[in-house]
Amino acid sequence: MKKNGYQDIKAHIAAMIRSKQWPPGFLLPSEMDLAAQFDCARATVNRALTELADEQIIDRKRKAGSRVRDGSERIVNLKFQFPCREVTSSGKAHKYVSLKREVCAFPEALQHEGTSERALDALKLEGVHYSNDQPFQFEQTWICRDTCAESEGEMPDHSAPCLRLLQKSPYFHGSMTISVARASQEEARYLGVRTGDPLLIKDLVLTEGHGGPPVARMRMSYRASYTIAGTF
Amino acid sequence: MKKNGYQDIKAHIAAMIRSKQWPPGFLLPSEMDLAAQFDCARATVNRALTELADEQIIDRKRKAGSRVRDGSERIVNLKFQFPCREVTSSGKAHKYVSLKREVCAFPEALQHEGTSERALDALKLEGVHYSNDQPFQFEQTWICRDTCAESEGEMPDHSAPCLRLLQKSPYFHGSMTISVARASQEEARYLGVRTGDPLLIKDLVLTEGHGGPPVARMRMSYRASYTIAGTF
DNA sequence: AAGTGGTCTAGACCACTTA
DNA sequence: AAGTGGTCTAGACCACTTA
Repeated sequence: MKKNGYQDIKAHIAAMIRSKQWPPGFLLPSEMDLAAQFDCARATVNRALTELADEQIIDRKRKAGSRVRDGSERIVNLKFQFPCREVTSSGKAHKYVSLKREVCAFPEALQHEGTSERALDALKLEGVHYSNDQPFQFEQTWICRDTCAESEGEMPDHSAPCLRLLQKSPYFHGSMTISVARASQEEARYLGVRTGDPLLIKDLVLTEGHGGPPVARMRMSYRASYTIAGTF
Repeated sequence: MKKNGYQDIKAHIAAMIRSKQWPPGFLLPSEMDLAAQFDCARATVNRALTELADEQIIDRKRKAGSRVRDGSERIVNLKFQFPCREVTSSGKAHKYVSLKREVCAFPEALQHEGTSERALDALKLEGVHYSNDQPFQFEQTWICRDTCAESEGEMPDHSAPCLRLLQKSPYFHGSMTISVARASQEEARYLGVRTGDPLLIKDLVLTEGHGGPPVARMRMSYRASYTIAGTF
């Protein structure tokens, strides 16, 4: 008989849950009981259950125990490439052309709630990304001058703000909104479409850690033929 | 002096990396050395490093050791609610109206590569979701009859296929594509827009586990005012 | 008050990878 | 051949939560 590793235990418990033998709400045996059942140390069961909790399959609470979670409440975890990486990682030639550079207020709607009432200063950069000389992405970036040291000097015009930000603080967190909008005159010109044509928009706010103060906001526009693909 | 728990160690190492004192490519001390430095057991260091690896901050390999990862290669992990849950969880009244129900081939482009050459049978369901009596989402669902037992009988017309699928196998995996399309006559009629108006499209394929055979495909259309919001 | 999970320890064995 | 991380063990202490 094979040894019961934490992955076997995890798989076994996941199977009980998937098959509804342990339905949503079901109270799992305690770690001690499971350790006895699987003939292993409690730490081994603990690791299996901790991972199942990370995967939103069970809920765990001291004294109350571990319960099968209602699967319909699960949060989807969509994995995909960071916007600016898509071109180069598909083997295509990437080029960025800077269009504008100015100091302005950090976009209001997205200011962090905890910040002071005065408007935050931002460095705004606009540019277009090309994939094999085809316009691919129109990018507007606001870099918050209060939270991001990099503001003026170190920003060469030929490298994309999104990639520089990524280099600078690669362990980012933040929020993202995906929507549809009609092309402004400017967007239409640079993306090679007509004014009013539908575009796909990604709007990200990068923060210091989860829910921290904003570091930057990036608004990226794509032609309607663009798609976001990911797995979950 | 405070005890060094795995979270302290993890935070300390993350800080070294974020501050670039340990730059991308840097070889971390071995678990044994770190355990000595932090005056703790190797298992404690191991847990800290394992989590940092899960978060794509370091790469670990036996014998080669742990290295700081190039942050610009990180995969974004966007968390958001499952499509059909959005209405009810925002407190609005949800209603589903079934429109069509037929047997057809499982959509070709999305058939799994490992499956046989013959076309897969599917039960196709079409319907509209309402949020407070406003049309909200037009849904087309193909349920694969080879992999999903639930096909004909148990599908009452009044409950949404996406929610039933979620109830039935809540521990889903799969892939999703987000795109922009122009409304067909049918979509326009049911969503209350004009033919040719831009829509946001979510196209998901649910599979058995990661990369397994397809269980279902769902294509969801939304008016242009709809947005997808998530955090990462 | 009692039972649960969260975490740590000191040791062990081993698979894997490189030198 | 040697060093690394992956995993397990048997025990421990304790924070948290409920009954």
